[in-house]
Amino acid sequence: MTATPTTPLDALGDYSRRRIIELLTDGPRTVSQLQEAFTFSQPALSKHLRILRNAGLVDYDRIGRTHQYRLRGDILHNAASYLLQLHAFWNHKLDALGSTLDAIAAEEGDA
Amino acid sequence: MTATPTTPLDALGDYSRRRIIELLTDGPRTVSQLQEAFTFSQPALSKHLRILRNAGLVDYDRIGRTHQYRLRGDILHNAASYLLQLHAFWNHKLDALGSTLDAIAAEEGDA
DNA sequence: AGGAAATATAACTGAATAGTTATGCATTTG
DNA sequence: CAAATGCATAACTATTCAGTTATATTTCCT
Repeated sequence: MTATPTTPLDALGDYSRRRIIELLTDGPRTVSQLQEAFTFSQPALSKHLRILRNAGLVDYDRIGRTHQYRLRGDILHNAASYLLQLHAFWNHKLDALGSTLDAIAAEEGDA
Repeated sequence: MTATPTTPLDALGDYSRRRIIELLTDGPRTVSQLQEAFTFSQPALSKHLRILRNAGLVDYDRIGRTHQYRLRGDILHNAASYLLQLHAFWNHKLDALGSTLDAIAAEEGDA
């Protein structure tokens, strides 16, 4: 229980899965269509797709006997936003550091 | 050999390493300081730091006998940008799809 | 100089995981 | 309806990897 769920960034920590996501940015694709881009087996692809599904990054529509996968843009955006926030926060602290150093320099100039 | 090098997103695919990055957004920290936030051993932390270094996400300055780690904001930003680009590209294709559907609807309206 | 502190590396272990082949299950088609 | 197609799951294997303990290295302190 409470096994930490697969997060988008966990899922994106694999090159093959990032490639799948890249392919899906070009629009929905069936499993067979995705398969053409890879050398590994179809079950291997299905496993990657399941992981991406569990992370919320993709979803699919059944169309006849095919499964057409599509990107969940909101979830991808969330992952990007998380990293951007980290960067922004870091940047902000850098600014603060700069101000502090400036203040120190000013004080030293005073003295 | 050409063993695929560790990319930032590979390195970020681990919760503990994301936590390390989060801590470093607050400013540089020595290994001992980082250690306080974790329950695992010091060598485990050193291994995570090495992976983050190999990915280019962090670097450190030797200060006496301590190593003060700091975030490499540009690399973190690169990772974020990659995901943002994926999202943007997907979004663009969605727009195109929307236009196509609009065009089809317009044609059907004509007929 | 000798001991303690801070960190890295080495060697090992267990668990997670990416791959495999075999099989099951719908759905379409002849 | 029988065969074939598209995909998922099961069961297994090999490798990766995150953790461990033990040790080495450098620097600081007395």
